[in-house]
Parts: sequence; C-alpha cells; structure tokens
Amino acid sequence: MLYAKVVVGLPVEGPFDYIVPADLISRIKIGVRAWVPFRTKSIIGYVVGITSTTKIKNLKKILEVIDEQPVLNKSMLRLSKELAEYYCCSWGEAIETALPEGLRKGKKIVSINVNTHSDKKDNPDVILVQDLDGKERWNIYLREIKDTLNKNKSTIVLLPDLNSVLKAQDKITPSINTPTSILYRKQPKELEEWIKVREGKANIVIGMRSAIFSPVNNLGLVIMDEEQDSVYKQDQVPHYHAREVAFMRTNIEKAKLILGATSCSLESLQLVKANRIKYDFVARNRDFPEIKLVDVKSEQRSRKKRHIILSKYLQGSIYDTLNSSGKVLLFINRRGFATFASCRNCALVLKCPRCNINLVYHFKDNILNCHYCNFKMEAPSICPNCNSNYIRYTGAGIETVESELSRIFPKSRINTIDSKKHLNTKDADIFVATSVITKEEGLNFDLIGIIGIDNSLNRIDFRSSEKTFALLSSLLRLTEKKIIIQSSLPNHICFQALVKKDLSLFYEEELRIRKQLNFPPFKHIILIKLRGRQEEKVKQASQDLFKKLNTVHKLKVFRTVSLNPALPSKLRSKFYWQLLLVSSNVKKACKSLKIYLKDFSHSGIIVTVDVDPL
DNA sequence: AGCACGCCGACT
DNA sequence: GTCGGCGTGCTC
Repeated sequence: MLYAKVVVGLPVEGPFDYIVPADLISRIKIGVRAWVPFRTKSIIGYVVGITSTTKIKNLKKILEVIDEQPVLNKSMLRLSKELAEYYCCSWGEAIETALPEGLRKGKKIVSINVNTHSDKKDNPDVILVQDLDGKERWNIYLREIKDTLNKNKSTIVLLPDLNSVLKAQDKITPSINTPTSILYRKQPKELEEWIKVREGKANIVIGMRSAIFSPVNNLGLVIMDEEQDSVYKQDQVPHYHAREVAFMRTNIEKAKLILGATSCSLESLQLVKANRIKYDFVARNRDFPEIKLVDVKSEQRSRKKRHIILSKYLQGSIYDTLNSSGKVLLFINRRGFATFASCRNCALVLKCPRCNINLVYHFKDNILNCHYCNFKMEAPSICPNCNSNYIRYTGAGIETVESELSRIFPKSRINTIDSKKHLNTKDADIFVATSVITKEEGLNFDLIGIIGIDNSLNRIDFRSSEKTFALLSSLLRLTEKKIIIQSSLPNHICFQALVKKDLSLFYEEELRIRKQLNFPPFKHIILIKLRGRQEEKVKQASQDLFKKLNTVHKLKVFRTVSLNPALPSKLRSKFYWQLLLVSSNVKKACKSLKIYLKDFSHSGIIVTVDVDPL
C-alpha cells in the first residue's frame, strides 16, 4: 500500500495521509497537486511525501493527480517549508503564496519542466548597494545581470511597484538580447508568464514582491531595488518579507543577492556591520543640496498663531525661486484638506463609524473620507450632534497647502499630486505633493519645502525615525539646490544628519538606540493580533492568551512584552487587540507558538501572527 | 478558513 | 414539533 503525505492551503498543520489508489501509483510524485477529499469537500492538496506506512486509521483516497510534472521542485518545497517555519503559517499556506492563482485553483497545465538545477558550487554572496540617485546602482545591476546571463543562469529583479517594474524593463532590455518576463499577482497573463519562465523561455524575471517565487531555472542572481520599502512586506497572512524570502531562496539555490537602496533598512545595515553581507556605498556625484531648517515653534510664538503652514522664510524662498522662473516642490505627506473636522460649539469630532478614526475633509468633493477603510460621507454644514453651524476643519493636507499658496502667490500655477491623482503635467510653477512624488524620475526642482514632517516623526512607532529619514533621503534625489524643512524638532538627528551631509550620523545613532532597547534589527518582534466583533470578548481573549504565554516564557524562546488595543483599535467594524513578543530565534519561537495557538480557541476571535512586523 | 453539528429560542 | 441562529470543534 502506498500513502501520500499532503498539505493544504488552510491554517491547519498537516501533512495529511491519503491512500494512493492503484491506478494513480504511476502518476504520484512529490511536488504534484492532487484533488483530495477534505472533510466534506474536495480541495487541492500538495504532495510533499510518499510513504508505505501510516499511523492514521480510516484513510481517504486521493481523487485525482492533477500534474504530470511536479509544479514544486525540491528547492521550492524547501523554500516554502522554511517560510512556514519562519512566518508561523502552515506549509500548505506557504506553498499557495508561492503559486499563481491559476494553479491554486486547480487549472491544468501542459508544461515541460526544464529543471536545470544550478551546480551549487558558488558561494552565496550578498551585497548591499547604496546610492542616493539610483543611476550608479543601475549600472551595477546591469553589469551583474549580464554576468549572470553569461553563466547561463537566471535573474529575478524585484521592484516596489508596477510603475518601477515597467521602467526597470525599459532599462534592462536594451542592453541584453534575451526575453524578459513581467510577473506579479493579478497580472492578467500571470499563469502564462509563469509557464514561460518555468520552461526557460525567459531568463530574466522582473516583478514585485511575489516575483521572488518565480519558477526560474538555474537561479544565479536576485536583485532587490529599494530594499527598505515596506511594500515588500505582505500585509496578509503569511506576513512574509520578500527580503527575508530572498535570503532563504538564494541560500537554498546558491545564488547571489544584491540589495539596493537610496537609504537602506537598518536590518540590512546591521548585517553589514556584523560582517554577514558586503557593502558598496556609491558616493553622490551630483551636488548635495543645501538643507535649511525652520523652527516652526518659535515662529508660532512670534507670529502668535496656532498653526503655521508656510513660514516666513519658506514664503520668501518660494518668492525668490518663482522670480527667477525656478520650480518649487512643497512636500506634505497627507492627502485631503484637514486632519479632522470638529464642532466649535459641542466639541464633537467627526469620526468614521466603522473605524473610530478621525475623518479627513476633502475640499474638492466636499466629503469626509476615512483613509483607513475609505468610508465617505458628504461633509455636514451643521453639527449632527448640536445642530450648530460651527464645524471647524483643522490640520493640514495637500489641499490646505494648495489653497494657502494660491492666496499668497495668486499668479503662480499650482499642481497637486497624490496617490489618487498622479503627475500628469510637468508644466507648473509649484507642485504640492505627497510621498508618491519620490517615485518620479527626471524631476529637478530649484526649491523643496517640507511641511508637517513632524507628523511622520511623532508616530507611535519605534520605526518612525527610520521611515522619516528614508522619506527625506528619497527627496534629496529631486534637487541639487535647496531644501527647507519646517519642524518643531529642528535638532532631531534625522534632520541634523542631512544638514551635515553625513547619512551615517543618523544610522549610527538609530542603531545605538535600537540596541539599547533590544529592538530590531537586534531582536525579532512577533506580533499576535486578535480581532472580533465584540470588544469585550477580544479583550478577554487577548488577556487569556497573554497570561498563557507569560507562564510558558520560561522556555526562553520568546518573551512577552506588551498587551494592548491595536492602533487603530477598531477597523471595518472589528475590534483589534495585540500582543508583542520578542525573540532571538524566530523559528524556535514560532514552533512553540504554533503549539500554544493550536489549543487556544475563543468563539468569534481570529488570531493572526506577524513575524518582524513593520 | 469553512463547514457540520448541536444547543436553544421562536413560531406553526 | 420543527425551523434556523450562532457558538464550537475538526479537517488524513
């Protein structure tokens, strides 16, 4: 008798044993998909092992073997297993994150599996390349891609967004003469391209996060551009980070890994410091802009105003720049007009009914919009609570800056850009933009004004400095002349490192603080989120779990740190609580965590685990 | 996750 | 007596 060990794409561990019927024995192979009866339904399972013994009674039979050739080779099976162990999900869930939708849904494919495994003699090599304007970085990428092609090996190039993927393709194709393939989830021809890559018809794959799983033959090189970008982290279960998966995969397949960045992540930098990876810093060959700081607090005092959008100094510089027909960028990382709307009479603050978060007023459409769940309502002119007509809108967004500018500079042409409204003309005097502007190429401003950056710095998030610094660094690319930063914390190391034109000042200080506090990259954080419709139940369940994990933390694979309502604590009508664990060994921590979560069940409560949350 | 099973209240 | 809402537990 022959049995197949099968895993499924559900949050259940497995593997599950099934009888292989006689007529399927010749077709069963490790790595193929099969239809299996599971509880009452038939679902897709992935064969991860074949044995002649089993301890389970009353086995069911495999219904059908789908693939002639395995869709998962040895490397991919190993990678998905490692991913499941690190990110605390089932092996089947990990496999499903690595496969295109068509295959997950059972689509049959006719495809030759070329499967030329790499010779595995090369030592895996990881390099972090940092440069401020990206040009030098790309020269290195192109050289390495050609090198890899010459060795008859494949390359995977990862970019943070679709626009960058298409631009990357334009940079790569002219200098090589081999077909490339674009792979990302929701690509209309995802499966078609996947098959093409697997058959060796494209040796270069360019894509986003999920392209790290591309079925290339003989992987020689992975390039991950803008490696600090948080889009490489999946915000659904399993919460994998493409950089971590790239490390796993290049290690399994003995390929080279290049991490590129404008301002790198502290995770990667720490690996450089620990001599675990190599480092290549490319000095900027363009002029470093002059950085000027304006202390808005002191100006608020002297002008006796509560909020200052454009300081006198910034106004003067804009005036001078416009006078010499220069182009100005005003950067404010907030969409809309006001951060919140409140009633002056009864002090009611208008909040999202589903998320309990302040609604943002959008002047152009006269609506209130929740930036978390996209709830929209018409902006009321009278207070829904006390019927007074004293609704006041405070805080600033790009629309506020725009209206302030048109008041002070009535003759200038102003253009706003945010994630919902892209750059469509370069013909304006003043651009007002959110962080989407940092993705644009070929822009060169004569003056950049940075407004409201304190909001980014004052987040309740230990990474807020790192994120702010990355944002400021990416703005450096957009000018060689002058940047004015308005802040009430002008002495913050984020700004001072830029003023002194020495980025390492920031990194050194931030690493020192992280080490002192036992934060990443020195320790790993594991975030456990609980959600449910009833606030009290979620709270109770979280406290129970916290107590339980507290009593077992003697095992020392993890340490419980905190228990509190998540931020936001209410999202899409569900309440959220979270537990934080700290660990030095993620795999061990997840192994025991899986055991504890298995017999932790509260009705109506969903528990998810996020390893290395961002 | 998703589905059946079982318990309990409401209504023919 | 029987229908259906939801809480609970299991999946080879």
